Amino acid sequence: MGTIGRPRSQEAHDAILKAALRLVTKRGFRAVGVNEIAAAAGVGKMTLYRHWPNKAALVMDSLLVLIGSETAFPEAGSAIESLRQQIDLQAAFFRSPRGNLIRSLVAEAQSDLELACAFRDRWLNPRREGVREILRAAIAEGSLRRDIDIDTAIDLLYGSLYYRLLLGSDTLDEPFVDHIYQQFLAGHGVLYASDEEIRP
Amino acid sequence: MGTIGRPRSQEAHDAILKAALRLVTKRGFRAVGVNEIAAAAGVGKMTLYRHWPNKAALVMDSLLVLIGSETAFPEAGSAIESLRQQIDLQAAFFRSPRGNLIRSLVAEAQSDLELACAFRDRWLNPRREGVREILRAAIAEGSLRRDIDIDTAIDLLYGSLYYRLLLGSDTLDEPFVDHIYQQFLAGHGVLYASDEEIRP
DNA sequence: CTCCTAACGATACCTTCAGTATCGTTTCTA
DNA sequence: TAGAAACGATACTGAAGGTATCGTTAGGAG
Repeated sequence: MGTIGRPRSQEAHDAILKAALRLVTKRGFRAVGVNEIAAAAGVGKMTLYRHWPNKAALVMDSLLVLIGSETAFPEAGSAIESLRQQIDLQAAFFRSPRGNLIRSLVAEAQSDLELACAFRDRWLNPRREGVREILRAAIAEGSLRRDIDIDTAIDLLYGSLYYRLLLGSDTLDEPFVDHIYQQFLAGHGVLYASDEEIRP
Repeated sequence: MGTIGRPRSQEAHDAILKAALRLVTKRGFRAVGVNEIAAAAGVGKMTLYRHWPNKAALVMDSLLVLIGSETAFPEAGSAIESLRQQIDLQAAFFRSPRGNLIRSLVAEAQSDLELACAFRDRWLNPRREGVREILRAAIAEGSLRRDIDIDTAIDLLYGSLYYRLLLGSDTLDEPFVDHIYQQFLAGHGVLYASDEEIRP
């Protein structure tokens, strides 16, 4: 007893995702209407709403499906070097047009609890978990102090990146990334900080 | 040659500001309608639009006029101690119901260029200027390195606070604030860091 | 091969909400 | 005291997210 009736069109599904990603990335979540997305995908509006419950879920999905792998974690000689490259990657990602998509979703999530949960569970936390592993490896290889609070450390690392993405007039350029990294090492690296006074 | 016609009602002006602040703080920018604000203020909707060009400008004004002074800079024995207290104050402000107002405005600013400029020019930058002065004083008193980039340092300090306000599942509690402060001192304080390697 | 069912595109519609237009009334100033 | 502008009230406009419904189409089950 398989499925009954006409199967859903994968072509329509993909076309909607691609149109949503392209339009929202270029012009922002609020500036793009669902009619426009459906039209750009060459699809009826009802088809869109058969595949996703609302606009926010669609755009969230377009982020995950189409560019979820763009922030893959680099392999480097050492864990601490992987961390450095990961920060660079994240900054480059925010500088790219994809940054507008993240800005849009974070903004929308402030008044959409469901989207907020989805963004945290499906985007933020998986990437934080990747960073956690890098940090654990960096601790294991002796590059970082053993007593750091990993989640708080991640907040420090990525907080300033998101701050500049959402509120900054300045750019997320290389000197800034370098400053973040050096500052992080100063506080958490074994070569820079003493073993007391960070966590009294 | 003074003004002609009936003067504007200061009572109406204040009542609208207070109603907007109260409602948006409690339920968020998007969840509160202009009609509701006007009704709560005991005022016609047109009066509201005679005093402000749009909803965003009104709410931005309510932030500045009614709670613009709540983040006043503390006086402490030393500049570095003032800095510490200022971070505490900012975190407490974000934890309070006022935090919802900031979240709403930052979110709305992502799709409203005019609001984004107003928020930067009238809220963010004045407060950053206050922090700049504290940092300069801390440098002068010998608590911080002389070669730090003050604006980048501010981004690091406040970035993680805004990150937890907008995206965090965790709270902006005292241990987190302490961590931020200690981490900042580790990177920028003269007692913690050596004089090279931060800015190669 | 044929039928049944659900998806399809199209389109009209509903609801909500920010912002506008208008009206008779009120309040201050010249 | 007369005029000009703000006032409260209310009807309206336009845009946008989401729904309802139409006839049509594709494909699996029998």
